[in-house]
Amino acid sequence: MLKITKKVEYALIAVRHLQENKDKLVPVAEISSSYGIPREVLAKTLQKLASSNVIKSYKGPAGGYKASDKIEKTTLNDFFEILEGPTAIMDCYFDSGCDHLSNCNIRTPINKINDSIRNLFDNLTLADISQ
Amino acid sequence: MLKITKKVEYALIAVRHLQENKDKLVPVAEISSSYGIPREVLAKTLQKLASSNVIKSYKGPAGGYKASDKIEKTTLNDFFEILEGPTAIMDCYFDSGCDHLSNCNIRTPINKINDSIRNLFDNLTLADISQ
DNA sequence: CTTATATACGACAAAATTTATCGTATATAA
DNA sequence: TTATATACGATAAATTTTGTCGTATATAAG
Repeated sequence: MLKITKKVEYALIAVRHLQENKDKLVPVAEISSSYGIPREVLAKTLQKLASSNVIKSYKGPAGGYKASDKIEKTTLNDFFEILEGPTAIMDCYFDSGCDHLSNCNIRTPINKINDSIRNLFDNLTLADISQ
Repeated sequence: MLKITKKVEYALIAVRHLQENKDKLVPVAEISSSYGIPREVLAKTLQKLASSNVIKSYKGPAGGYKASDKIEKTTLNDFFEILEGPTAIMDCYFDSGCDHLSNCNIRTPINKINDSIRNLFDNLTLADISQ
């Protein structure tokens, strides 16, 4: 439990690789082959980061991705939510429906834990964790 | 991602129920029927908590579980690890093996994120999240 | 000393989620 | 016009989580 997904792992790898290669456009194939990541999975992951402007994409021959200016200031919360949707230790934190109907005795604990984690991730940027 | 498991959810429910019923021994069946939790799943979960002395068990007719003195001071980290093993956003944080062989560029980020989460959970007790 | 009730625990099955693959479309530099 | 790169939806494979089943052990009560 509380594991990050491969998608997030791959995204972190890609982000670091782009940060280390700011001088050029990096195609997906370069990253996927360098780190042994399935090409299509990585491609979709980078597409999400691109549509959120964490990275920038360029099509065509000699195209690829590069880090955007925004990347350093992106919080872990934003990063995770771009890739995976809302960060919540249980679905009921966001979804309206509660599985336990009227008999839920853990609303307070769940909210406390979740708020703590969100607070943590709101105050950590991609730059913070790279140093 | 970063979801807690049903096991942990059920354990939180059970702990709260035991805390609200400190005057008696509570059998698994009472909790499983009250909250609609599969009996066997809950039973195994409570067995783990009992063998770690977070709760106490009593066999036989009129037996059941009750909260131990230890319960209030138990940290979320301990609680989660009793139920799920080491808290780590990636297996490589604890396991020796790294999937990326020599080509891992996210060791620092992974460790930073993991340390932050562990620090958070080491400083939150079951009592803290109940209020 | 027998019976009913409760925890203890391992093996396995079902369900859900995550991960990977495949096919097709679109953009663009050469 | 062609080769190379991103964009994106559908579906299959793999893994993990969740739930079930069977059996053993302890013990209070009659």
